Amino acid sequence: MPELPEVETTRCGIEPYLLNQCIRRVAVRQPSLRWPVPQDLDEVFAGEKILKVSRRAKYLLIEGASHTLIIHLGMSGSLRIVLNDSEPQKHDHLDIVLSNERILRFRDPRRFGCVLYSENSELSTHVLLANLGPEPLDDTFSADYLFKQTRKRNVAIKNFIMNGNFVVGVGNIYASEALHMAGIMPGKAARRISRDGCERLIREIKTVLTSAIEAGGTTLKDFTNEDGKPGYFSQQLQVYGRSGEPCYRCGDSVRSRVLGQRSTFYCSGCQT
DNA sequence: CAACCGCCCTGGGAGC
DNA sequence: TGCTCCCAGGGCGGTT
Repeated sequence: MPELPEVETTRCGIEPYLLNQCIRRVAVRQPSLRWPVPQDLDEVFAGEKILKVSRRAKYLLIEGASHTLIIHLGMSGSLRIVLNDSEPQKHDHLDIVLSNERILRFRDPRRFGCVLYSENSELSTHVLLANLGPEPLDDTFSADYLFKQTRKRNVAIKNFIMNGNFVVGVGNIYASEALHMAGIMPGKAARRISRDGCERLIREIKTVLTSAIEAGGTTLKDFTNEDGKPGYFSQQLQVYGRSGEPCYRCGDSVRSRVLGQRSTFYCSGCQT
């Protein structure tokens, strides 16, 4: 499932094929995604030149002169660059046909993703983007910020760091991983995290995301593979999905519980 | 306002 | 082997 590192890696992978290309047309085969694909997508984007490929949270932003495409990969989405005569497969829902004989192809079996757009002038106030918290790798996402924001919050710290209003891009996998590395129990009330705990958690969130992005840069380099899987890199996961197996650090059995309707993994030997 | 829960969807693994 | 069942996930929107 694409988390922030995969989205960032995707952005880097597709950017060279998109920049300064014109969009010839947009072909929608399956408009029923997380939200309906706008019917006028082709009308709006045909002829638009791509000036920038950026990311905000887990949204990919493909920016033209007047409009910006907003793409979210959901949990099973992927983007790849294919030659313009390649046949779409079952879950290839949308094509952005480029002027360089290539297609940016959106695939998403579970259709939790979305493809929307905004006028450039309204992008920052778009309903999906307006209320997002800081990027996790920004300096504004600091121990100071986390400490202040959590003081009156009774919610479990894991749920807190997964709440996009406070910080974006920390998904279920990396939330468990970062909390394990920081030695903090996922169910601990956010307000109970010490100043020192905030320091550690901030550091580990940044570390786990950064190293995953770096890993993605080396293992997820082929975005022009037509039939292969998107090839999301396998993580060196410490606790996620390892229920019952020994903790690499202390040897205790990794445990799991449901928190905020999400499976959560932790080690009670090294997390308090 | 904070917290919580339902919902959208389908591939794939588990269980029978 | 083949069927059915149920889980996984992000994030919005409604309810408590």
